[in-house]
Amino acid sequence: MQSLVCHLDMDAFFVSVEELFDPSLRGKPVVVGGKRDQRGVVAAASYAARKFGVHSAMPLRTAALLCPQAVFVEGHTDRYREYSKKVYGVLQRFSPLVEMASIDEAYLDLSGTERLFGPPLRVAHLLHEAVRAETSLRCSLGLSSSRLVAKVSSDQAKPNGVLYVVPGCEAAFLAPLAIRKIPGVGKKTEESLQKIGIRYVGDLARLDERFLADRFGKWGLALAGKARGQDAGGWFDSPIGENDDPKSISHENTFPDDIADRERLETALLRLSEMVAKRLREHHLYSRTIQLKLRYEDFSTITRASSLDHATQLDREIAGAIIKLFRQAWDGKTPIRLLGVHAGSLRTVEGQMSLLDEPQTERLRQAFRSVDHIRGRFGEASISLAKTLGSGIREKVHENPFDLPGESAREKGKRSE
DNA sequence: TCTGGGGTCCTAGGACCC
DNA sequence: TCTGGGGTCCTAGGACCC
Repeated sequence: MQSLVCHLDMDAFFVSVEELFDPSLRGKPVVVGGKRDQRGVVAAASYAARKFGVHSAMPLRTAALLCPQAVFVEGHTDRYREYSKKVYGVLQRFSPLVEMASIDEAYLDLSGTERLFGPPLRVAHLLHEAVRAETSLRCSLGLSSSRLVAKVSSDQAKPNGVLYVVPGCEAAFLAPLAIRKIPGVGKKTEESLQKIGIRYVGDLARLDERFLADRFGKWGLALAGKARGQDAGGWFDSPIGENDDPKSISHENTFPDDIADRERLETALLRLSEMVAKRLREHHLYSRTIQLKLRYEDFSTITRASSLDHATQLDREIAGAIIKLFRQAWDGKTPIRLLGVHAGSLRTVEGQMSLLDEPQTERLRQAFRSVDHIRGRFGEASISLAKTLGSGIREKVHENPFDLPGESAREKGKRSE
């Protein structure tokens, strides 16, 4: 069956939601992200503001210089989340395989829905209309055989458009586009590609794969696939609709002014630790690696991590690790611009073994790997050798417990055979 | 122009283990 | 019997996305 992927991207999402709540903003240059003289960047700009050169990720103060008449709003994250959920609700009626890739974009697997909704362009228009009717918001849709091409085509369809790239035409569709249009190609990759004369996706597609692999490693190989419209490697390769748990949870804060006061800094770290712990508990997750982030007045940034002997979701333990890292990392003088607390190596309540077992599970795995290794080297005739080693492992169970809790003696015996 | 906050994935070296 | 090669974890940093 021909696969059909749809990528939906809301048009000027934050700005459009703001306009729903305050219609007087319509048509005006609007900047969402903060006050005009604040430290911070533009989260979203209305089309009227974009005409002045304002775009997202631009410092707010720059935006204010380019477009002094713009209305600056701080934004309402709760409202954006609410509307994001509404959109998700609409999409679920079109396919069970929906994945929100961020607050304002989603992927749908529409493969095999033709009998239900008709040909690709018809589904797309039904979807587009349903989103508009139920949220009063506009979006753009891209459809294609791969996630990558669907995403690029929704971008080409903006604003308020629909674009279907017919199977077989993926590479031809991408060829005339600037390499920067490929998701994952940012400033740095663009620069290094331009150095070797690559400007358009077509240039990239013509290059030899081995050349790209040599020059850019694993990323180069993925790049070669992308240039041809394939979901080659990395995130794009995973199936749509696998709603997995977050891999990390973090909070950070840039101060209005740089701070060199230890007490104020440590208070801020305690607050951030509490926020992280709260979110861990909400997700029923435990973290084993706690990371501190420091950004100095000159914008240079360091991170310092520490792995605990067990996973936690407690404020006290996270804060303890963070304060320790902070006291080791900070000289007590250099003013600090930003502090961050990051929790990684997450695991679920259910998946978590009792605290002390995890590393030993890994050791057990290693022990059996080495048995397999010896077998591989000396052949199955070495079974007696393996047996000797196996009993050795069982002996070690007592001094340096290799065994798993709750594992029956029978299973243990079976494992060491 | 003076650079947010929340994420993901990748790389690379050293430690450790078998 | 000796030696080595390889896997995984940890940490730090960086590119990228919205």
